Amino acid sequence: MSVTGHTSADTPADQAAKGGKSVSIRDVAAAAGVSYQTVSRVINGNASVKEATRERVQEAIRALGFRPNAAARALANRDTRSLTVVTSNTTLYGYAATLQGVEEAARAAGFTVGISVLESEADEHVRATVNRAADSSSGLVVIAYDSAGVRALDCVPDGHPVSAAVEAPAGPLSNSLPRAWIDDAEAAAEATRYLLELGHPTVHYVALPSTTHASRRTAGWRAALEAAGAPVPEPVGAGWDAVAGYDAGRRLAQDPGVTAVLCGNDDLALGVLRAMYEAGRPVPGQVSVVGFDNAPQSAFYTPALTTVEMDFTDLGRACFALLHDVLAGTSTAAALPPVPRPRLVVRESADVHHPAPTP
Amino acid sequence: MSVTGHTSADTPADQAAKGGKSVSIRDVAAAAGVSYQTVSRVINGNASVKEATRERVQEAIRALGFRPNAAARALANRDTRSLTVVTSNTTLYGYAATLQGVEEAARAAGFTVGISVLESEADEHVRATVNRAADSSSGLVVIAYDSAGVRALDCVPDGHPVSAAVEAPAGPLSNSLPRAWIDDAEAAAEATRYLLELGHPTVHYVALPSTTHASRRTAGWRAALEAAGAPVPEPVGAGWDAVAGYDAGRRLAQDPGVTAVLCGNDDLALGVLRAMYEAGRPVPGQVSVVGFDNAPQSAFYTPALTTVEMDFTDLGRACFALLHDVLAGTSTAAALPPVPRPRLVVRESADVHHPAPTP
DNA sequence: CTGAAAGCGCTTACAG
DNA sequence: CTGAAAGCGCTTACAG
Repeated sequence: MSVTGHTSADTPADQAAKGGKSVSIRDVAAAAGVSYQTVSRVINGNASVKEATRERVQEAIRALGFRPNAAARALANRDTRSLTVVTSNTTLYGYAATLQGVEEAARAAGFTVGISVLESEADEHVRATVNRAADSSSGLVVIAYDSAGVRALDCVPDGHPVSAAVEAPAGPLSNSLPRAWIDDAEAAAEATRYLLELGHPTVHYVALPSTTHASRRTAGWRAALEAAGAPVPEPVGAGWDAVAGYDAGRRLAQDPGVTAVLCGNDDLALGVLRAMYEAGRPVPGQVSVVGFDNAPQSAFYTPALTTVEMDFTDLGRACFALLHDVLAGTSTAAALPPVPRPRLVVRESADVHHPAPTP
Repeated sequence: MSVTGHTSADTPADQAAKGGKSVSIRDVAAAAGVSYQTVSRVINGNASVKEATRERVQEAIRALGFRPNAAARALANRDTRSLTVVTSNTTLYGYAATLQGVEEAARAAGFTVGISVLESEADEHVRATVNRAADSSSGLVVIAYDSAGVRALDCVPDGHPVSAAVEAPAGPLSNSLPRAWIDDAEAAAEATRYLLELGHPTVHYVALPSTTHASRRTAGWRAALEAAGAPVPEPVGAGWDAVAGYDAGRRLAQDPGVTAVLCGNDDLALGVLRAMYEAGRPVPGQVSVVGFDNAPQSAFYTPALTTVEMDFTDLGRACFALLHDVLAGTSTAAALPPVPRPRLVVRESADVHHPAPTP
């Protein structure tokens, strides 16, 4: 990695010298021969300004390179039209995609978006982070897929505008803030049934750390198993990434009874795929694996991953919509965008069960 | 996906009623029996405040739940201690990791970080996006790995504090803004030599879209080939993701002469892996593949990907340091953090060349 | 259609 | 160690 300084022609000193106190509304007014209030009007697209003077002002703005000061504006308006998303991760697919959805919707609505990451779930850290985030923007969107996020939600100053992306609607959320989630219980059940119909005696489950004691996804998996009269193995708890999936996969690989495994996300599934490969248990020949999320890489794994597609980007957009409503005071849960159901994407990693696996 | 509104107890109306005009410095002053200037002093940790009154004020702050108004502060201070990173993507590994590095360093320094994504490289859109970003924070960090980013860099208002993460130091950047990059020329050469030493007659190259006519990475690859007297095939231009790698891989798979391919990033390599698999050209049996980046999943692919590790997070940190320097007026390119060189991580996807491939 | 006033919530010198 | 003044750059009523 290499680095380069900037040329001496651009030092802050020069900058200060160049712009002086930087051009303000009054400078523009002077240049255009009007009062500064009029300048404010044209900036804000106020209708009642004569066309001729509007043009003169606009010309002065261009000539002087005037740019409105956001802080002053925010102060006078009592509003910054900004939000910050609080999240414990920006790198995992589900988080990144949610963030992207929030950003996209926010930008479209003229909102500025900040990001504030939770580095640990230590109470003090979470509280400080949330407070700083709350202070620097008009609203918060917290991604509460994990316990740091859930804790952040609990720290939001009372009455501060906020919405959240959560794992499931129920659970330890003491208050009922506006929140959105993907209803994945049915999808988990569908994936489980799919595996069962392939002839597998049961389906093992590699779980994401859950923020609730009863994740809907886990519930869907369990329900499908019970409905089919299949045994319900203990879910194996894992983390979020391929390393965690790999560890879980190694344990599972030792049990000849596991022939089908459903994973909490695609990274976990990738780790399981690798562990099975190393253990000499070919997928899908001997064991079937199904993921969750449908991350962009999943289609290119070998075997290509059968997985449940989750539209996190849309979830992010919904979170923005929710926040926007509370900001506007029009919090109508009724008038919300359609809710895309997750769907099973069948590829190569799951196949019919062979009762007597070829050695 | 499901959504829920907030309880009626939390409407903005209630909020307004509750806080009134929200508690200000004057309310605290009144409660503590001091002037509001004194409150300002304790907020800012000004030393010259008697311990007793400091405590009284702090108590009042706590009791009233006072939170300083960031906009007012920014206005009075002429500084927001904030930055926004301008990027065309938050989802690709290199971008996400860079963003993470910027965020981490910024947060540690008490900066607020915004994010502003470039949705297209259309001039007008880029300019508007950059302007809004510039207006809403005291500095910009632009991730200029692609042409949208490079264009954004060109749009930064003259004299506005900015730093950039770039592909390579030279190129179409007309001005010389502070920027950081990963010096990958030598790493590309090393990876190429590695493949050559494995006995491959030459190394094909699946390139990222480059922002410069002479990417350092491409140059390193070419130099290694030339130094070894190996033929230099035309690089195959691709995009950024696995889909693009897959397309490139399909083309390459048809040419029996390609036995080794170096890819611009790991997603590209994944696509190539898949294309080779589908074409019946086993990796690394018949063709060797090496990636770039060392994304967290690479170690779990089958075959595990041999790749060049790039520390984007550190790059992001360096970008923040650079911006911080220009903001502070102490732009000393000399006093910069150590520059971690990328290194080759050998795994399974590259192996010795078998002159007569087993059918 | 356009000015003059007051104020958004804070900070920075300046007195005392 | 602590007040009183002035001002940061804008917007919002209020006159005219």
